[in-house]
Formats: sequence, structure tokens, C-alpha cells
Amino acid sequence: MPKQVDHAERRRHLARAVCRIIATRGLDAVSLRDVAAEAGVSMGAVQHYFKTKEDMLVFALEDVNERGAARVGEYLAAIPDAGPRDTLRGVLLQMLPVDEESREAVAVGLAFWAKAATSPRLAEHLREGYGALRDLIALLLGQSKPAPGVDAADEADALFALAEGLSSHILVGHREPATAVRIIDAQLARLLP
Amino acid sequence: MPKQVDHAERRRHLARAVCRIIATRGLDAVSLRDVAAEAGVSMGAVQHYFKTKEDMLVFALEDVNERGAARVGEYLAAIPDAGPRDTLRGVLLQMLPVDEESREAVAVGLAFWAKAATSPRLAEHLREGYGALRDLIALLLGQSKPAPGVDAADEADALFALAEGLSSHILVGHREPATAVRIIDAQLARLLP
DNA sequence: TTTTTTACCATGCGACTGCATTGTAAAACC
DNA sequence: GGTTTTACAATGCAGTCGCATGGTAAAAAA
Repeated sequence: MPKQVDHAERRRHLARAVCRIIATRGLDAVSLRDVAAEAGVSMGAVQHYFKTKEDMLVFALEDVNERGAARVGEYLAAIPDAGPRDTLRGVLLQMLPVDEESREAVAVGLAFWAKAATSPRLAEHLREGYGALRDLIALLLGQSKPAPGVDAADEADALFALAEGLSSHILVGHREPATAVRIIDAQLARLLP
Repeated sequence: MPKQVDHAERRRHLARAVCRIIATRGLDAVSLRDVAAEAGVSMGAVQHYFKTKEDMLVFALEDVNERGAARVGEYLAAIPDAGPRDTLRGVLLQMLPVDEESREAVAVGLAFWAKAATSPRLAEHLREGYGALRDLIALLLGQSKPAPGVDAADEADALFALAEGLSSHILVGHREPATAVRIIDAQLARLLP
């Protein structure tokens, strides 16, 4: 065998190149050649690590989801003594594209979301990725002593959809992050008086 | 000149073929040849009516937005004596993909929305298209005697983003329309007691 | 040392792309 | 009735695409 190589790490390296291209030039600008160039390897290397282009895209989606989950995990670990309400607020605000990293994550997510409308396979992968986040929101909401008559599951879906919609608006430049923060705070104030 | 032809009508005919392809196979499956086949014309005809592919896509976006606005207009005309609150609810529910027509509109909108993340020109077109709808929501919300402390502009943005997010979830099969209706009703109940 | 396996790289191929070009039939205009 | 203009149709072209193929260098396994 040739020089020992961390297979998974090389794949993540390529996945990040994919995400960078998606965030800057869009999903349909992703070609095997451009990914290779962006990652600084030859095209043969890309083919070596991914059997097909679709495999590469699916892996990139899983990777960006994992990184997003890791970010949320780090955030939660950094505020161990926060109450569920503040934690919930923090998690929701982390979904917004405010810096380059989160902007990229949201752009990639939106691109795949659109593609999932006509691809059941991608839709299933998205459900896996976003399900955990929605469950976390529902859990935190339930722990936050919501106002009477509040259905935790439905309201978690609502908060999730709201944050996603706001993220899209910010991403294309129609709204400012500050507006989204105000809206989310107003919503939390109504849900958790 | 050859047989007199309604130029605008022919363009709309092609635009609808574009939207059908986007809704069933995705935005990147749109090629001039496929559009021609879907519309039942030759490829030369498509080139005759649109100088470039991008022009065709932009026109298709404007057309689907116009049709959406027309639908809302018809809905409003059909319930002339409804109160602003019921009207608001009706408009929001019209944004959800419940039948084939609305599903197509949402799929096309989502596809362009994702593309707008990396295309300022498309982002501007989207803003024009969605701005009127958001203003309508804000107007209806203001007329509905909202609860004290409610910022009509922010809450219109919130309702808009919420309906959009829910629409995406329904579109990819993650949620049922009934869930979205429940969530929107709960939100309206909180805003307009 | 020989063999095998891994990690690439370079190249080529057929399919497809948007777009330009050219041709043609028909109807409005002079 | 000839001319011009419009509405297509057919074809060609350069470029790009995903993917298959074949080769090479290196290191683990024998």
C-alpha cells in the first residue's frame, strides 16, 4: 500500500471544498473538476474517494450537517448552567447566517433543500439531519414551562420553520440578522411568558 | 410577417413548460431542448422568444410570481365581505402547497430562492415578487386589531417566514399541510386574541 | 525480494450543453 | 405583386460534463 492516509479525513477535506463551491457559486456549479481544483488535488483523487458525483454530494450534505450539530454541541457545552429558555434562544440564533461559517452552512442547506423537492433520497437525508435539531428544540421548549395551551411539538415545528425562513431571507439579503433576532425574541416572549 | 401571434402568450406558454420541468425534475434539469419538448415546439422557437437561457428563467420566475399574485387576487375578490383576520388567514394558507398548482409554485419559488443565494440579480427579482405579498400581510395584520405590543412590520415578516418555512417542509414531505394549518392558526390566535 | 494492494494521475470518450448560423414558409406592407 | 419582416425549424459547433480506463509510484504483506 502507498503512504498511509486517513480515508475519512480526505473525504471530509473534499466535502468542504464542495461546500465552499456551493456557498459561493451554487450547487449546479459543482463539477468534479472544480471540486478537485478547489481542494488542490487531481480529478482522479476525487473519483478515488467518491464513486459517483451524487455520492460526493450526499456525503458533503452529511458532513455539513455533522459540523452544524457539532457547533450546537459546543455551544451547549459552553453554557452548562444556562436555563432551558436561554439555551433554546441560543440554539435558534445559531441557525441564522451571521458569520462566514454559518452563512456557508445555511447556503448549503438551502441548496440541498431545493434539490430535495425533486429527489426523495436527498429528502430522506435532510430529514435525518434536521430531525435531531427539531427534537432538541421541542425538548428545550418543553422544559421552559411554556404558556398553557401550547403544543410543544407543534411549536417546535413552528420555531424551526420560522428560523429557517428567516435564515433564507437573511441569506439572499432581504432582511438583517438583527430583525430576525427581534422576531425570534418576540416569538419566545409569547410562548414563554 | 407570418401568421399573427400573441408574443406574450407564447412566452407564457414556454414559461409554464419551464415551471413544469422545475417542479418535476428540478431547476438544473431545465435545458433548452427539454423546454422545447415539454412545450411541444422546436428548439428554435424557444430561442426565438428568449435571447438567452437566463432570460427565459427570469421570465419564468416573473410569470410564476404573477400567477401567484393573481391567485391571491382572485381569492380576495371571492370573499369580499370577510374580515381582515379571516382574509389574512386565507392569504397565509394560500402560500402552502396543497394542490398540484400550488405545489408547483412553491417548488419553483424554492428552486429560485436557492439560486438567489449566489445570484444578486435573481435575489432582486425575488424581492420584487415577494415584497407585495409581505406588504399585504402587514396591511391585513394592522387592520386586524393586533394585541398590544405587536409590531405589525416585524410580525408580518414573521408570518411570512413561518409560512415559507412550513411550505418547504410540506414540499419535501417532512410535514403535512394539516400540521401547517394548525401552526398558523395557533400563531394567529396569539397575535390576534 | 516478490507480490499485492492502495493512492492517486492523466487521458479519453460519448453525451449533453447553450448558442450561432442558416434556411424557409407565410403574412403584412408598399 | 414584389418586398420585407416575422416565426419558426434544422443543423452545427465549441465547450463542459460525469465517468471509465490505464498507468505509476509507493508501501504493506508474503
